[in-house]
Amino acid sequence: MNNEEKKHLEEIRHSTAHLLAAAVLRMWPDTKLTIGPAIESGFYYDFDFANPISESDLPKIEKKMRETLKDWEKFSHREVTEKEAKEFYKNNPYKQELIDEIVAKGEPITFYKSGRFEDLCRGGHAENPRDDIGAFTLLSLAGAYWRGTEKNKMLTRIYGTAFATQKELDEYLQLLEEAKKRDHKKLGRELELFIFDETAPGMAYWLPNGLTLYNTLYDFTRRMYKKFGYKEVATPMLNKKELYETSGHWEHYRSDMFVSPMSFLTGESTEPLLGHEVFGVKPMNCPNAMTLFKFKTRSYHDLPLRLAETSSLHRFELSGTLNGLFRIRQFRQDDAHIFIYPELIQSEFENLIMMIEEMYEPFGLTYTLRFGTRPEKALGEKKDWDYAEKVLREVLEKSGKEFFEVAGEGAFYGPKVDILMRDSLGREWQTGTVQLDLQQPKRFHLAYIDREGKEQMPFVFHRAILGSFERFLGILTEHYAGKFPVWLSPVQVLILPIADRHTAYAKEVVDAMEKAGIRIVLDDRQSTLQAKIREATLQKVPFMGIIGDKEIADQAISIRSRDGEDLGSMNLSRFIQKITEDIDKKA
RNA sequence: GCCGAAGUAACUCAGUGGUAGAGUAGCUCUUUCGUAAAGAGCAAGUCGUGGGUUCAAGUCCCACCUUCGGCUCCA
Repeated sequence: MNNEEKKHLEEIRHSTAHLLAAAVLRMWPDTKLTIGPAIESGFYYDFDFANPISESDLPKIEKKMRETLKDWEKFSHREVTEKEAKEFYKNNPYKQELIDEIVAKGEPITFYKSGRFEDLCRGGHAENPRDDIGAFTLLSLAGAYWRGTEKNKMLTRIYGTAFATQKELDEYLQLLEEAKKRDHKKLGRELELFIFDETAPGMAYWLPNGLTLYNTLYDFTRRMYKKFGYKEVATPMLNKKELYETSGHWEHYRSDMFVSPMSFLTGESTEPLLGHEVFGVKPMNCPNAMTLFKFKTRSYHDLPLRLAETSSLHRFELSGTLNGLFRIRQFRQDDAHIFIYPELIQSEFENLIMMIEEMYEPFGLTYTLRFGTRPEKALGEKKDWDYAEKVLREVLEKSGKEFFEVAGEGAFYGPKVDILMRDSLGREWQTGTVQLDLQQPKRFHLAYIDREGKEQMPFVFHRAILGSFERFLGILTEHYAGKFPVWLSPVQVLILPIADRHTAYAKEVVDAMEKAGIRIVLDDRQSTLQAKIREATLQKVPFMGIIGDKEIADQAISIRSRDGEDLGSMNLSRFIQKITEDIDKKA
């Protein structure tokens, strides 16, 4: 789609949002209108309804929209004064607020009208809505805070989408259906990777297949640790609150933590009791990493010191934000802390960019980098920030990687670079992150001895490349639609003997392949070959090895892929060689 | 947390006030089979939990739990 078409589509959608508002107003005249923009996949409009509506009202609204559209030949607009505008919206505090903002910015106030419906608007509509809006539909109902702030009133948001033609709309809806089939929560159950249960909201139970995936990914990161000079450590999960007071988490992050006074045992109170120790389950590894750094006197010879840690972390995420493996309360990260002196920022960050490249390459995933700089509430000296930001920006630019900079989106302790990825529905999730911390070392009084024998404070890179294994596996599951490449597949080969007399040889094959380190399973249940093939295909096992009279006579196996491809008869050692090569090159 | 939707057998779902159902999976038996579903039978549910209304509740009402879609792409 070129820019011209993109603009036209946006105009169609923006116009349809107006149409939605017009229909709603005709059905419920005392509804207060707020805003209704075009968005990437359609449009929405936020309303303050006098009486709540429900999803079952959407078809009725849609019908009213179609009726209304008949009178919408074109859009006209006029500029009005602040007074006129405020008079027009005299009972609508939301529009009043918007008008105030427009006035404050010194921009003209414009009203756009089509049919009998007029709305405060900046413009950008289809010229002939009746003809241009080819096809539209309402999709869902949701709550949304006015201006996205929890303290404000919750409005009712109606989502919809529109296209120039019915065909495009149908295609889009088809795409949504397809995306649902890739949903990692659905595949997670079907492929027996993981489940969720009421006993532990927001925490996954990993099943054998899923844990195999998890551990395979972990093994992969461990090989990378080795290659890039990391040492792996493990630190306590439950720490006294004093640790978090030092790190600042007790003040800034406590509401996101699982905290346990002794009432952990009695269940009597969630407030700390006098005379009892108070503990918090760690939401991140940093405070423990800082503690670990201090266990002995460090020299500049020790830096960069790269300590990796994969312990379980717990964060008390708001219940409404939980989402399968994407937002979860218990997870592990390929986390590490790298202790450096300032001169090492550049080389270490270059190192990290290389590591990101190397770790994402095998998956063929596309990601974007977001560079967040000094936020308003930042701790520390501006000159340290400026220096750190400059070095990071230069490395990013030199790397040739695409990135976008968001001013003020850094962590409060330092600038950061996040890796963003999309799920099958196009929603964006952060996976990896690299954060340069200029503050924690200070809070923990970290020091190393420099060349002159003087104590100096180190800087720290906090970083996770894949991010949480949970979220990354969710992304991978949707990316591959469950058809994991051989090296990741929980079961790489399924051996299918045709009749009972073939199982003895089948077992020999399984033994030999197991010795070669291949994840292989024998399906010797009493069932037809067709049924076994069907099941293995649905389980998305990469290779099926069929064994019957012919194979025994030839001392071979017949290989069929999960895509139904017949790879012919192969002798055992050749097949082992082929699959080992696949695994090695991460196919 | 807030708004909306959903929760019925292990899974996917039907069931709008009057005896809890289907398909798949499971178990038993029969079948020993050549590239996406062999056949028969059996078993399986405090209808998310707790209250309430009613002669009678999966179904109506209230509270809670869990899950899903949303909660600044900004006139």
